[in-house]
Amino acid sequence: MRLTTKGRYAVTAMLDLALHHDQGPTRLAGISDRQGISLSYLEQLFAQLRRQELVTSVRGPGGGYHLGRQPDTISVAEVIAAVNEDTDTTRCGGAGDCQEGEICLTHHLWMDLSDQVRAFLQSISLGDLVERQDIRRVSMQQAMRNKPMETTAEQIPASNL
Amino acid sequence: MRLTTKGRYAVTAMLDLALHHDQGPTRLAGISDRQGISLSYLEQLFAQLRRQELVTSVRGPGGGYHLGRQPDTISVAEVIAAVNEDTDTTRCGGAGDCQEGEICLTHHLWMDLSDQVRAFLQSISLGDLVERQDIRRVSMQQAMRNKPMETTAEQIPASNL
DNA sequence: TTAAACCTGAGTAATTTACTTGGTTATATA
DNA sequence: TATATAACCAAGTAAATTACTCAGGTTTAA
Repeated sequence: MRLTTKGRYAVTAMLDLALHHDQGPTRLAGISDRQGISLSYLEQLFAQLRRQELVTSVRGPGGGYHLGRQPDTISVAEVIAAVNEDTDTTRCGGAGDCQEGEICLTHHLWMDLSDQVRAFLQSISLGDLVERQDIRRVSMQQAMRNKPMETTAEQIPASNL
Repeated sequence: MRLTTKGRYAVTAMLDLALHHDQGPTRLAGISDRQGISLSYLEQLFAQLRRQELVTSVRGPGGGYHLGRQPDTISVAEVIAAVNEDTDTTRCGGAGDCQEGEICLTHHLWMDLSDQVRAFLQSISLGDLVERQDIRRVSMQQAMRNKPMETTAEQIPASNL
């Protein structure tokens, strides 16, 4: 479990999706505007998220992304794992550097520590984050910054955003 | 709180130090041999650890490094923080990208999450790790791999574990 | 006095991150 | 059917980070 800004980008984007979960598909362009992440970078991240079935996509006009499951069943750990794809920088990936029977202080210790961090992050869902007051407040301010009126996918088409 | 292999190197090295805590100063060359980390890289890591007073050094022949404090008062979080030196890759370090009053969903969320991870890692000390059976066993095997006889600074030389 | 250790700084290859450019494919609406 | 819109895809790239190497120091104890 690596914790870097890449994972933060993914969690932020997924949180944006969760905040608009009851509305229609969410466009990457919208996430890009609201969260300040480049569109093409988002596309790359969402390719990975889609592979892990954390999101589903709708192509064409009015399309975008949906969460693959309910917000409270998607953990922060899953999202981070989806984009980090464990490059396993251990120097003993099974039977590497260490002599004799795969002995390696480093490996076991770190796997164990990061497993515990993972367990912790697994206990936090996107649903939990959406409930938080501070996040709701920031999300509302973000909505204000754009056009005061928002549109959904179903019936209102005149989206001149 | 970033979790990468760099931090793992630092924790591993500090753990090696903790395992030899009752013996004399521990040489970096010894850590390099046992843990498979390049000597010069260790020197760089230890320069940072020393700056944070997590270790003290003894120069000259027979010299090496000591833990700066007792093993059970040094947390894993401290060690990682010492070498990662928070490069703050946030795009709104105070009042950056976000419009109006420093609003930023990303920043607050991530700081909060990583604070909780930090709190978790802060609850684990080097002393805790040293107590673990699996780590003691690996450490003993590492000692076997080198010369069967080790020497310490003070008096007890014949500790072939 | 000399060797063992720490210390410093510069350089560097490999990797990752964060992004750009330039497309294609699918689909809703006019 | 044309067109706009959005997801999808691939390749390249600049900047940063990681994990080193190298080449010299300085300090201190045997």
